[in-house]
Amino acid sequence: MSSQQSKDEFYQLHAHLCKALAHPTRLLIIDELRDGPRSVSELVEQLGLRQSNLSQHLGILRAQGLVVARRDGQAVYYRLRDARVTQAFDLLRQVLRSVLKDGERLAVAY
Amino acid sequence: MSSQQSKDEFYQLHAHLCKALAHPTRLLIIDELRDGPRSVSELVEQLGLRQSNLSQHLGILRAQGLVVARRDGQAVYYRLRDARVTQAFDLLRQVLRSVLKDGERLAVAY
DNA sequence: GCATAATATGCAAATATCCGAATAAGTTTC
DNA sequence: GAAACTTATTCGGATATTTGCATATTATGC
Repeated sequence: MSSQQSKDEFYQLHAHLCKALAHPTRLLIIDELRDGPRSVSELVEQLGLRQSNLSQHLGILRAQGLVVARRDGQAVYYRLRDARVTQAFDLLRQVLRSVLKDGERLAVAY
Repeated sequence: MSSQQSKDEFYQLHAHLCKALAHPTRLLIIDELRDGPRSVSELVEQLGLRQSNLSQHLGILRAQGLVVARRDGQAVYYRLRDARVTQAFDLLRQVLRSVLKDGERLAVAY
């Protein structure tokens, strides 16, 4: 009974999680947060992004539970919520290197 | 010199890889292929999709090197290319369960 | 309270993605 | 080689994402 309905829903959520990872800027953010929490302004400086753009990307990561925000004074510090995210990140990076090595031409577009 | 240019490019490729995973149907396909290679028509039947739609999704997975196609007679069999993809898949699934358990309300939209 | 600093959000335009329908392309059988 | 079968591609419209700008929100210091 839990079957089709909630199964599809779970794939949907899983896809949303992947979607949150599917942007170069958000991958950069995650990579930056590996070394520890960062405030928004630190990230702005280190990544060289517009504040509003960064904030929107952080919002997406937050909405999917990938990062956690903690307010400290006027700064908001973000950290990774779950180490498994970076594990998955690294696995996919390995896959990517392997695919590139095999000389398969990846479509950069689409 | 290799630095910024190719570094950004790599994040771009990584994002493309994630994007290929960021759709419920494609996650379903990957999950189905865990149990071994499947022909397109088998997948059509098992997943209940339009043939053209499935073929498009398979094309995206193929373009990113996530699956490999092998022709056998008139059928084309697809298989997963790298076990690490399913490892990453499973890690993210664990993260998702953990996030859900923590009662954070995930935005289904966006 | 008011000015300042740090983050977040709303909006609109440009771009990308998704799907079904129609059609093309490759394989087998006769 | 024509018919049947399996898979891939093209096209157009609907939907979703990304971005910068302007503006709100929240916290601090005076």
